[in-house]
Amino acid sequence: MSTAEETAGGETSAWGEVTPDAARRLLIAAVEAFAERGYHATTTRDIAGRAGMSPAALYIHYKTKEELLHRISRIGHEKALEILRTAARREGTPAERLSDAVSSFVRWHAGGRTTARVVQYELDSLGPDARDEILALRRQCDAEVRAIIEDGVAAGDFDVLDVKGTTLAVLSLCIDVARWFSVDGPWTPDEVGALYADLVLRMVGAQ
Amino acid sequence: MSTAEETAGGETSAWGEVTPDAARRLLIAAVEAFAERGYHATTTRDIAGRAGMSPAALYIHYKTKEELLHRISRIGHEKALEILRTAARREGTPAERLSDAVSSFVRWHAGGRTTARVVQYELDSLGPDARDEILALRRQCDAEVRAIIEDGVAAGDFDVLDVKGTTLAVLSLCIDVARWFSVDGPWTPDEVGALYADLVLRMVGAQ
DNA sequence: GCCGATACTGAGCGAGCGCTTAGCGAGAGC
DNA sequence: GCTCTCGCTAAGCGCTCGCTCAGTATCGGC
Repeated sequence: MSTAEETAGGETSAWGEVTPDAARRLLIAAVEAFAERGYHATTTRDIAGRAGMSPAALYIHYKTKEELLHRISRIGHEKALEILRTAARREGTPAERLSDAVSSFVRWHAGGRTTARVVQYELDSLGPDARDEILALRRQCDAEVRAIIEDGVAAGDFDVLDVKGTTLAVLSLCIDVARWFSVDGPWTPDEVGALYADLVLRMVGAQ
Repeated sequence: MSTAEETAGGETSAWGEVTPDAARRLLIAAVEAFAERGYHATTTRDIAGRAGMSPAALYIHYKTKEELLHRISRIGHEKALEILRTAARREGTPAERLSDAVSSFVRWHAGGRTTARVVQYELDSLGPDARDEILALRRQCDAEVRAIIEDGVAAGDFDVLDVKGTTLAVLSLCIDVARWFSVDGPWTPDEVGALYADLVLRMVGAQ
């Protein structure tokens, strides 16, 4: 893990698409602050302070505090969708693809817990338009997982009573990792990913 | 469902232990507001307004806004623990007891989603002392579920790789229901409870 | 060496926050 | 019928919030 990629949470997240440098530092500071205290309990003074700048500097790069959350949410959801899409569309049996999807999705939520917490739990703090945009990305995440499960059922590999409900439960299980995972806990992100992949294969009756 | 037990969320929760009547009305108003907007985004004026009182009335019955959250959290966690304890200590096979625990715990999170959201997601807004008290109740919830799973493993009914991790995953799955469940969605709390009980029995290898 | 553009700071505005206080009105006790 | 108690309100205090704006340091172009 390179120093440039580390945040205070100790996680890898390049945020390479955010430029210039000052805008990226502010965004990373916002992710950390939102994850620790929540959007509404975080002040713009705190964000600017963490980035080593004055409160007014924030408004050079972002129109409002909400724009910061919106940018974080969109980039985070796009990354989450990319992870699921990559696993869903690779070669392999439905069980292999589902296992891959769950373990990599869980690794992202555990390893990038700071970002994931903001992405998954601060959605309600966005205004209606930004919220709708993010919800569309969520539906795409759901569709990717459901497609794998439907493939497994069609192939006779999975035994599922309720495809829609099981899809939701699988995603729900993965997402909640961001709530409870701690680097001080007994597991590494890889270990949780492997455990959860096993549990999910059991849930769909693949074992 | 009696009118007296309904909140704006349409859920049953008596809050009968909270007296006098004005204190209970304020507490129910706070639950609704915290669930909708989060603790930090909720104002004391909003809580008092929902209860049909002036802002100052809140301070007759509660010392601070945080005391309201603390009371809600403690009562909610005690109720959650009672549900798990009842299921864990009834007669029956480990599979029956686990199924009972999950379905009733999930029904509580779905049906009482307004309360459950506050109880499960606003913990970080409490001060250190109140937080520690609530965390102790959470560990008791974890212990009840782990005991059932350990019983099942000892009896040879369950096939579990990691008891601690599986316990966490089961609770995590149930708790996240409070995040996504909506009364406008396609399922009733009973249906989600039944689906989740089935999924959890698969997770522990009981089917 | 001067100019304009750019990135930033110091100071502070209006608003809304959690919470306090003085006082009001209704009912119980006698 | 007077008084005391108690639940509540109207008004507002001190503070911090998101955000603004005039001014400054720095740097490339010429």
